Amino acid sequence: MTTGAISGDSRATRPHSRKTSEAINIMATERYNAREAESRWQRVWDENNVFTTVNDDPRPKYYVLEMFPYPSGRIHMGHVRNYAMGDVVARYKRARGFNVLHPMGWDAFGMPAENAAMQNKVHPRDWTYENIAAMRSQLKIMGLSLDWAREFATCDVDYYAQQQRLFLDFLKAGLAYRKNSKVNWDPVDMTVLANEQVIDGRGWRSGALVEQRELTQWFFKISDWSEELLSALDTLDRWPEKVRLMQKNWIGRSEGLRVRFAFTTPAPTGDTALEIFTTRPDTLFGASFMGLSPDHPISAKLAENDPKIADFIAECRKTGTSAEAIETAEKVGIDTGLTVEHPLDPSLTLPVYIANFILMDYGTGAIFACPAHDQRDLDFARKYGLPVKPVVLPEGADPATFEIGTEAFTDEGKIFNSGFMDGMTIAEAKEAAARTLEAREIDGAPQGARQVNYRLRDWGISRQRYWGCPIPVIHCEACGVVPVPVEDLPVKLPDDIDFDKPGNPLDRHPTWRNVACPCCGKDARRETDTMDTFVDSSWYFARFTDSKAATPTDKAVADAWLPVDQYIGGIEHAILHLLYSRFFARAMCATGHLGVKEPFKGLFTQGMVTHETYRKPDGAWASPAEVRIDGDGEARKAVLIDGGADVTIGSIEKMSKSKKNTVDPSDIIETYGADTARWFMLSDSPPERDVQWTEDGVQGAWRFMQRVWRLIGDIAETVPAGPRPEAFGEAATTLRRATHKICVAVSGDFEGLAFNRAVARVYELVNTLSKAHQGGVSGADMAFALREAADFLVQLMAPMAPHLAEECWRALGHDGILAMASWPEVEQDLLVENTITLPVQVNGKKRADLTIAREASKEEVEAATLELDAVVRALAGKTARKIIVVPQRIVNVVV
RNA sequence: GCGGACGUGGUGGAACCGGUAGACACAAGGGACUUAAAAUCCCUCGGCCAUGCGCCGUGCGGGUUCGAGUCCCGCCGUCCGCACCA
Repeated sequence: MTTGAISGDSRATRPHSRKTSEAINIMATERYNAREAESRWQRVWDENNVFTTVNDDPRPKYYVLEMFPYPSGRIHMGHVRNYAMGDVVARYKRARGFNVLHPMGWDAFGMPAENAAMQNKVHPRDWTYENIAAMRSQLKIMGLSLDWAREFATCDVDYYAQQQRLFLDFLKAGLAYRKNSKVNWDPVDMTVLANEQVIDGRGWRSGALVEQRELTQWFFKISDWSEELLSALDTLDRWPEKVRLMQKNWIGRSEGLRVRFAFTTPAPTGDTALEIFTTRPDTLFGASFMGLSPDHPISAKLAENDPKIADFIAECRKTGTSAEAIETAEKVGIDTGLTVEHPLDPSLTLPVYIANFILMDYGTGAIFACPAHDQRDLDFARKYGLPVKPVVLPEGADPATFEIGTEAFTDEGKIFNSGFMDGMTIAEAKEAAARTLEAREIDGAPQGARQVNYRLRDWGISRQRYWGCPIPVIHCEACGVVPVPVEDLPVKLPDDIDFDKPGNPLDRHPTWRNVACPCCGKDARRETDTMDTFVDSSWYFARFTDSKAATPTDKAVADAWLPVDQYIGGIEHAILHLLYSRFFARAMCATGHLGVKEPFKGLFTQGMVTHETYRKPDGAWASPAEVRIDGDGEARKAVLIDGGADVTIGSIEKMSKSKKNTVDPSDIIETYGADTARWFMLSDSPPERDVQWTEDGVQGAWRFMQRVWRLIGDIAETVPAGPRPEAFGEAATTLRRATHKICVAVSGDFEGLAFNRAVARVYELVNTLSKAHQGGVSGADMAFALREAADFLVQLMAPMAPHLAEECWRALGHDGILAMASWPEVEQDLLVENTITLPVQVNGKKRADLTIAREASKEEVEAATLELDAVVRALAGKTARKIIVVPQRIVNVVV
């Protein structure tokens, strides 16, 4: 889950604006000292083990998890936002009586550690654990309600040892296997590159031309669950529709037909028929030629004796794999001289081409081409002068004159020019073609067979790198691939490695790879590939349920906790991480480690944190910490604090190191406190959308913290605490109604993760409460109502601003720890009022308000409506044609 | 190219099932307090006509409905995902 690693390097440069430094001065003289209070409460929580979760607690469970971070060394604002959200859920659910599991760990394997090793001569392990220590302390000052006792890093031997066990079980179950696969190979760094590390055909680091190489690699058989992973998406109703759709497209199910075309010339491989896959058997009569992938076995065989074909195939391999290259690549091919017979019209013979646009790893690597109804085939046919015969007629077109120009016709229509299928719809023709070909045989096998194809391919997990989980197998010349016996686990990474030379340090280690074969005892060698880091993050959520278990999971414990009730993280993991985790849960079920197939019941993807960008006169990026903003509106401009040079204010972008538009959470927390940072990250913007970090916004949040502190202090001082009075006057009841209603609203907002709305409701409560308090305390009933509102306010804020809330809770005279208190109880009676105010419309335009008894009948409402001055005026003597009364909502008078 | 989401004041955004558009906040303007500034408190804040019983207004154009930001059709724009998947 290694993305967005931003390690702010502006630690020492403060303050970030003039306004901020003034704020510090004020804070020192005001009463609420966030820094002091926050560390004090964090200590109290710690000493009382408030957030330590016990597995056999009898209360109902709630598992809330945020995607664990890559230990880049510094937390960034994205983390603050992500973890603030998760913490609200955790604290809210805890108050609601759940046994909450809220753990944290580290996605600690991966390339940056190796890069650091190469650049700075530090050991990847030391670099990683130092980063973890730094980030842990940063997270701790955020005051997150985490159970740190369950913490682990994926690079802990204890964790990856269990992962190796899982691998061995997968291997035994046939879920892990080896096959040849093409990789992007960087010949200078001697390493395999991911697609996104190949830029314009060159390695991102070395700049060397990337080669396609065939390597034997390890795969997980995710394709076993293609259908299951697809259909189970329907059960994930607490996932964003968008993510489900992205996964659906990624799995890419398509229904079609395998059809065998008999060769009329001898094939070099000895095959009697060419097998293709098609989703459009209805267009078979429009077939014009056959296409083979350059990687098709027949292509390869032909190339052995035909240099032209060999050249063509080599040329195809050179074209890049980037999206750009594919889009602009022209469709080219070469005639093989082979021909096949049309399966439905024996009089027709079709030429076989090798074409650059046909993929070997989809379907059979061969197609029949119907240029009239497929754009790619049409482009190819026009280039090579091949026939274009339309067989689907658009509605209303004349079969005699209908022709295809430069655009293939791919919409609905009626089949024609197609013998027995003429007049059918596309669906009918597909069915007819399938039936006919299923019934025919070539060489004792059916000529056609229905088949479901998936785009999803098996998951290649081999990485030729050091800093990852070693794949626990041994290669023996006599015995082949031998799994490491479980009792020999873990296969530990060697510590004595060097990064002076390119390539995988494991591969050139003098002794590590030498081992005796567990079967025959002869000299053998270890597998030197390590696992993709996505493997590490595919089951960490299960490990958290018992992070010390001697097996990958304690199945009973894992089954009791899983699925994760609420998972929160970035949309960038919508496909791979989440799909791999879903696969892993199923694979772990199949191997007896788990009984829960879907790991994440609720998923929430939060938006990014953005910031303005700044450019210095020389075009270089400037960080917010280096810039001072002067003026407002049109006159708003930025200058460099150091030297006063003008700075260009640029667009608002995702915070990133490269554009230097980052704000370091530690700086913010040091200046304003964790509560302010958390509060700001939760307010205003809906959590799924991007939020813009602004100085004004933080200061608004900070002022609000102060305002609450003052208000609570005033109330604690001036409003006497007392027992609940027998009766409440009107003013007290009004305040209480508002208080309890807001409590209901905020609870609902938390349930729906609508933190921005919860914040707005809290503002409302503060406004209401301070107005009521300014009105003076007129009696015991009002005193009670004010105290009650103050208590509610503090409790409603607590999940978002927990330290301030504890401090206020104490100020209000409560002894216990608020983080352990239960959620305020709503009095249902206060939620319903005796009179309601209905908006009154005349012809759909609002003209008046009608205040009337809640139980008033439709007739009473109608009568009262017609008596309203505004309605009488609007009617101007006419009679109402119709009165629509929507109970409890609105009245509309139609004239 | 295919698929999807979104479009509301100066700004971030509210508006639950079709029922008072602009909650709440930020920015701005005015006032109080102050020697002064900051902080704090109060007021104004979609547009227009000018003072009311007003008109217009949720990207644009149509439609359904007593009633549309919300539903339907067609455009325009922005963002995201996939991308030669036969």
